Amino acid sequence: MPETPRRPDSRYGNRPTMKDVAARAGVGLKTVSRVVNGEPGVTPETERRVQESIEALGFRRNDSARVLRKGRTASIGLVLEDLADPFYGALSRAVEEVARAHGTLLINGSSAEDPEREQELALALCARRVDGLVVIPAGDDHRYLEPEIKAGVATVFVDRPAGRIDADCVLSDNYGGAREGVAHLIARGHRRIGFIGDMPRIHTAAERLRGYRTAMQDAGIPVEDAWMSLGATDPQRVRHAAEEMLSGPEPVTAVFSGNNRVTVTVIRVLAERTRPVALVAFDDLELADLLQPGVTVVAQDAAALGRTAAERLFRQLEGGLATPERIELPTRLIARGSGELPPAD
Amino acid sequence: MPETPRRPDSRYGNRPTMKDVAARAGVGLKTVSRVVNGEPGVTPETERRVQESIEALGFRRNDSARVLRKGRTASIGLVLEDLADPFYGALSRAVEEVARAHGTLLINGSSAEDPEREQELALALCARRVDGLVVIPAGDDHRYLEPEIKAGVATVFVDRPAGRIDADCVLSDNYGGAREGVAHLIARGHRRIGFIGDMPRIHTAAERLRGYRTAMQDAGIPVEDAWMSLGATDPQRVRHAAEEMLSGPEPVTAVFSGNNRVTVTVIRVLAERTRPVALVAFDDLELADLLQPGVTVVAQDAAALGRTAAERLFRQLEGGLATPERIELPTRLIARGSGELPPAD
DNA sequence: TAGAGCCTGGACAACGTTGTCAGATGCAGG
DNA sequence: CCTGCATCTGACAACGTTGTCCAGGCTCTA
Repeated sequence: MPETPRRPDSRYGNRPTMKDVAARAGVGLKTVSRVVNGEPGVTPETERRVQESIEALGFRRNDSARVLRKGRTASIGLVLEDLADPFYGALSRAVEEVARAHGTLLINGSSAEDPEREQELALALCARRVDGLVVIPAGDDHRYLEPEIKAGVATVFVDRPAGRIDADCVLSDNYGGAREGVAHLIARGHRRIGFIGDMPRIHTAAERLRGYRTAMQDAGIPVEDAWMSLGATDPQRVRHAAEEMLSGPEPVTAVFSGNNRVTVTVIRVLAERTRPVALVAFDDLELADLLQPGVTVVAQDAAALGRTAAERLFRQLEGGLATPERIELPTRLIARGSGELPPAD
Repeated sequence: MPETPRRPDSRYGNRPTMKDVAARAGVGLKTVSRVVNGEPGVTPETERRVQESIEALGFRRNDSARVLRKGRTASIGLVLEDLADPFYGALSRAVEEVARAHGTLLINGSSAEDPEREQELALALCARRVDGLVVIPAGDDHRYLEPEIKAGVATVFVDRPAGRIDADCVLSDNYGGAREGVAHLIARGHRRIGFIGDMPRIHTAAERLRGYRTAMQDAGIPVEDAWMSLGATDPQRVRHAAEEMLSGPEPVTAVFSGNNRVTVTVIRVLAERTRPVALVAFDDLELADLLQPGVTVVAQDAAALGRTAAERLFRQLEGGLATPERIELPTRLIARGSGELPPAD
């Protein structure tokens, strides 16, 4: 009994393969591969025929197969919190540029600040065999990445450190920046200074809070609980917190805002008040200099964070790195007016 | 003479494969595949053994091989201009959410407004066999995508239409929005109205300019060349253009700004002047309502653009679409003060 | 206890590419 | 004309996965 011919499985809308190109050009499969990859050892005449055949068929090399064979994908992954946030947008773009310079594609995904989604994304990227991974952690336990790292996936954490594993990370000096910003307010004579930040389980938020506390302590000012708000950064909660600490018999005369999302809400609340309240904000904002008064900020350099992390990643891939390191980038205080207002008791 | 054993080619840092997992669990290869993919037909006991083996070895399925076999990558590509621009960040995020709902990964790349780079990126994504492509065009000739589309890559253009090919596209009503914005100024009594926009080779810029011209014409106001600036959107050029049209014996009393990059510079220039000048800007800005005066804008909905495009893409993939369509989303005029200033001659 | 039918598990080919290696061809020198 | 060498070319296996198909063991019924 003759073999029944197998029906081919579904293919990518029936795209031509090297085999098809070879058949049309009347050459061997490997010769096409050589032409496509610019390898030497092909007569100009043969090459011409192959090129013509490629054009005619609209052939495009299937990188999945290539990857399978070669073991390198020439792609890296970036897990961040939310691409719609300009801070992460700038960071992502910086990583992309470094990747591009290394002939590498960047795949990024948003975790939406959800640890589970972070893990899901990171592992999906590993399953696609990205060569490396830049992670802006949402969760605080990254042991799930251990097998991947051991298997050779270069990994760098940015903005927040890795949890429970030893890995490269690139951070801003959150503690130092916040401390400097609060000290700036104290130097202008403020004593009752509010702090509105994100949930302290987030490393950056915790560090900034620590900077606030230290600055206050350095100045010998006991901090009252009513001055601090630590929680989600949705407008409603922030608004409520701000209004709370601005009212009562002993309201704060200045506010330190823990991140850009908090800041936009705080600015709105302050704009509704008549009594001037000083403000220093962590993270810079577009147009911050054009508000009345201009917003004094502790700026971090998102692009530098991304660039540094990506460069470190490629150094890992080139095999030139010994032990994980923690790199901290400085922040910069930019005085624009809001942070220089005197206390108005 | 005995066969010399082949040395294995380089592999991904020697990751375990299904074969390894099968060997350790004492089962067949296909059984592991079944467990990994949750296919039926495996005894609980066998499944347990396999799971244990997977854990122990730190196995992760190789999606490249899977893709090769299955023909679908469960990923789509997004070619945009610059992720660091909040407008595109929001758009990208919206596309990502739709993709995620379809179990699909999003790969995005920045063209930096360079047509060649756009093409390079789009084709690189096709080589990775993305199932679909969302493109925010930088160039104006997309015939290079024809073979891909014919081969089954679903394609949707956003923000700007495709050039020289027939394809789905999702746009904002740039013409109508600009026209409405300029008419808004005319209704407040302005006649000398400046327009500062991007290079007219960019579709959105051309359409907005057309809206400006139409609104002026509708009001019977002849437009003078000195009122229009069409070119790159770097701060220096924009600043120069703005200062130019604000000085001289017959300066403009209002400015229509063609996009968000232009707007930030125009605001700066206006803030330096004492004579109030009205402003309506295309694209919304964070904090635009907190400036003095608040900035009146013609807002487009980046998220809606992205969402609509992505949904259309998946409809294409499900095969439910007949002919390419051009979808236009409305813009929204938001009056905040700057656009309601009367002319100050 | 035999036969039918179901369930589980495994052997094998195929996806499209690249690395290896050996065969074919051409040319110069003896 | 043959040999040796360099240059081109193609056959073949392998990458890790999944689809197909069949074998073997089990239960159930007559």
